[in-house]
Amino acid sequence: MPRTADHDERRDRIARALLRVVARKGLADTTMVDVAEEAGASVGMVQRYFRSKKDLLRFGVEHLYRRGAERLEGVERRPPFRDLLLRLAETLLPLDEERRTELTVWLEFLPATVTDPDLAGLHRGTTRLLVDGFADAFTIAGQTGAFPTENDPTEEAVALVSLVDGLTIHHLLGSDHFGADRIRTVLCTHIDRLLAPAPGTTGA
Amino acid sequence: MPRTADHDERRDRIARALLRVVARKGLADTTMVDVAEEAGASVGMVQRYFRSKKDLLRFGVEHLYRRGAERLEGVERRPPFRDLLLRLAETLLPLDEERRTELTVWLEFLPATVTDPDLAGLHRGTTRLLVDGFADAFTIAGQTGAFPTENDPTEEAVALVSLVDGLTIHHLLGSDHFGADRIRTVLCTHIDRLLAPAPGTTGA
DNA sequence: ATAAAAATATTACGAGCATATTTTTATTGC
DNA sequence: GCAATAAAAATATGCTCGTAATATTTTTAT
Repeated sequence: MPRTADHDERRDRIARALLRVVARKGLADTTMVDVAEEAGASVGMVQRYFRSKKDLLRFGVEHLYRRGAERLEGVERRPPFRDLLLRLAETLLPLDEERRTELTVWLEFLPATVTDPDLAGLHRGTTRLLVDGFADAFTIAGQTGAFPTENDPTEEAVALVSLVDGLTIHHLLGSDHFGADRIRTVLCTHIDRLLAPAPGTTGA
Repeated sequence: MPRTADHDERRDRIARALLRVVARKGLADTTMVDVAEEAGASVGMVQRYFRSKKDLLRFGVEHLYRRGAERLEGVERRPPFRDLLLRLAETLLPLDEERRTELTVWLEFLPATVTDPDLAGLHRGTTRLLVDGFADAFTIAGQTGAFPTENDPTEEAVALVSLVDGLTIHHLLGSDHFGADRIRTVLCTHIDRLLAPAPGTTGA
């Protein structure tokens, strides 16, 4: 009988190698040979696990989103709501080397997401989950008074996600004014403002 | 003397053709032949005006940022400040076909901006101008009471630009919850909130 | 021990592309 | 009208990369 290998482990190893190469060289300059070398494997082996380059890329993106979801799930669900919200949102920012790498790769894949229907679906699904997740959290927080009822949960979720992603992109591109401290402060201010009751409203 | 051609006009024609092709097929699938065909020219002619593909791409990006700047300059400078700010910010959103095309191309170029130093410089310079422009506007508005003095002008500018770009990207990627109406509303809410004095502050 | 089958490695091919080179065409001064 | 020369088009070249085809190694059941 034939020999056996841990397929899932191999696929993951290759996917992680892909992400490292893309983070280093950019998606446009990433070749199958690069990925194979980075994974310490041959091109043939990469081909064995991924029928085509497109397959490999799709799996890589899935891996990426999975990692993001894991990180979000790992956040402590401890009140007060304001701090919890801040922890969740900060999780999405490139504030350490690992997230920086992953989000750089995410940025590399964004344009492909416009063209490729599979990637588009993946992106939309993930974004939807994220926005709905925040919106649900806002709705629940509204019942305990931690979120002003005059605000629309979905709108606020859209705003928060957009702000975070905008900050992320500019930070990654190295724009002036978008240093790590600054983007944290901006996020903080935004959250405090959206949780504060509107001026003309009584706090009770 | 030999025959002569309007070089600037030609360069612009080619650049515009490039942007149309990139918007349609994506940067990764855009070839010199594509651009030449779109411009109604031969590859040789494109080569005459742009020594290499990289040159062409850089010029295209410059063209892009120039168009954005022109649009901003074309905005009516009429008070009240809140409406002016809204008009300026909306100018950056992909709310019609032309801006949609241009911003799609901008998105296509974002990853290249990470790698290519020239493009990075261009991006940083433009972003800096934009953020400083908004910050200056906030500072001036602060003197007339239209902008709460307890807010930091630069921070607010960073937040506004990030929010706009985040909304733009998600809208272009066709995410649910990021329709045209929604992103306008979200922008509106953000502006109203940042211009409103903080709860614990007297309006005077 | 060995045969069979699976996993992995190597090599080869061909498409597509940017760019260099050559050829043709058009225009202007004399 | 005829060189002279710039502009544009056509063609040629060489390289990179994805993929397919082939070869080699490794494992295990008999």
